[in-house]
Amino acid sequence: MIDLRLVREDPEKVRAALLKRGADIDLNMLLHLDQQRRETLTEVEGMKARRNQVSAQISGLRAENRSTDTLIEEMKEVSSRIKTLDSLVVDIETQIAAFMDELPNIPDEDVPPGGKENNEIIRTWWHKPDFNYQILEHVELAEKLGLIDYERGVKLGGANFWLYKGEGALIEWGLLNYFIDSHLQDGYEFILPPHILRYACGYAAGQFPKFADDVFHISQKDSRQEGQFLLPTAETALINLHQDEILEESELPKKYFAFTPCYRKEVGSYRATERGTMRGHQFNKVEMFQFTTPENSDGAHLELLEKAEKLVQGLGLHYQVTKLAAQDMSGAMAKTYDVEIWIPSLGRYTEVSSVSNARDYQARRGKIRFRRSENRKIEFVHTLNASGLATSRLIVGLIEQNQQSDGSLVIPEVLRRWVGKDRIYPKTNT
RNA sequence: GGAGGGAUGGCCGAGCGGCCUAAGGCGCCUGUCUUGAAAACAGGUAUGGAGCAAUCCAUCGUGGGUUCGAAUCCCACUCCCUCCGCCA
Repeated sequence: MIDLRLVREDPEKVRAALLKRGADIDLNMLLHLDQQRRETLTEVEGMKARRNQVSAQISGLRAENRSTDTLIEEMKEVSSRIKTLDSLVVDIETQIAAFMDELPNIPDEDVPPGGKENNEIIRTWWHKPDFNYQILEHVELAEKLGLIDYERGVKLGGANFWLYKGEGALIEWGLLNYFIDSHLQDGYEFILPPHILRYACGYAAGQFPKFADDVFHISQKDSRQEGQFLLPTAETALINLHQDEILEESELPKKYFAFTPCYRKEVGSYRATERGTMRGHQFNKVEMFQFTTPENSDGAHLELLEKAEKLVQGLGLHYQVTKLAAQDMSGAMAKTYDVEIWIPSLGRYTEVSSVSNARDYQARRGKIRFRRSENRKIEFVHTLNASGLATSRLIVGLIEQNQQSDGSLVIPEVLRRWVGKDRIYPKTNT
């Protein structure tokens, strides 16, 4: 949620910022509603003040046994008028909320306008692996090495599911542990949250109402607003840790990370370009999260990016960092960097971490505030999140970049203590 | 799944339909006293909104209702606790 005051004070600036996201939004209706709301409030509050006053008067007159009939008659009318105006205010506020709920965040100044094609490559780490033999792509490799069983995954869960087995499961488990160790070392607090969340969690994260259809709802209740759903990312849980709380400035920044599977509907077909574990209904991810003061969120953003990169570097994989253009970012975010690893078989990079600063957009929706030590004033916190990391795409890059000419796979140094070996050879039977 | 109890400010806890503008306590902040601290005493300590401001309005789990007037009465819902049953 952006600040309504910002719209009120400088609608052109807001409109221009949202234009970067490709949405030309007419704010006049909103401004009109806002105006109307304040006018109505002024009127109805005056009447309420009068009513409160007269109520006290009536009790005084009663005590003296004097007549209150005319006052009561007057108040009957005032009360009924208040009722009408109150419901008018509710109606206006519902309309304002519906509008504001849909407005995406304002992109930062330095975020390029437009879509994907305007994403900026910030830097590239290491170089593309040089294969002087015919390489295999990840689906075939994973099957030959006996790491992932796509067919049996589908047998269990249906389309767009897979399962890790044997050494594949060990690699997966090793990756998660490698991430967890790294975050613990950096002083982040480990959270294992519920995987089933309430509607309000999705709202605060900025995923609802717009993307309510993209998650798995588990409740039988008709009203989506009371139902529960499977989390699409641990971010949805972590943002709500401090929902409706007022933190002390001295507690900030709060640094968390969580491990959860992520459950997503992923409606639409991507199969042609995204085979194997590139996109599924369930994948594992470790998520980092920070609550900071506004002045410290840029620093935190860079810290998170650095942490995500460090993880990929530790695995020795070639990657690039891009700054997303406005239209390519999630609606809740003001600025996002993607860490993208090189997928040799596709000849392109794919996202393994999205590192985002939501500024106060999510905090407003979740009412997450803090109190300044200096003057006790209350402000919204800034929230930031970053994958650290998602395994399902990382593993694609990992097995493709580390494949050898004999069809074997070299296990990155940092994973060997979990996998128990430094190299995996193709299985004769799968 | 069954039965019962509860939800009030940062926390505990009182609260006859009308000085509730929410008692009292704890905690916290400030001041007096003190070399300093403790103690004692005095004062202050919620959130959101409207307004240039004075000030006003709203909020006692949530939503509705009764009433001139609701923390208080009525209805529905949500959440929490206790006990019983069932079960990983």
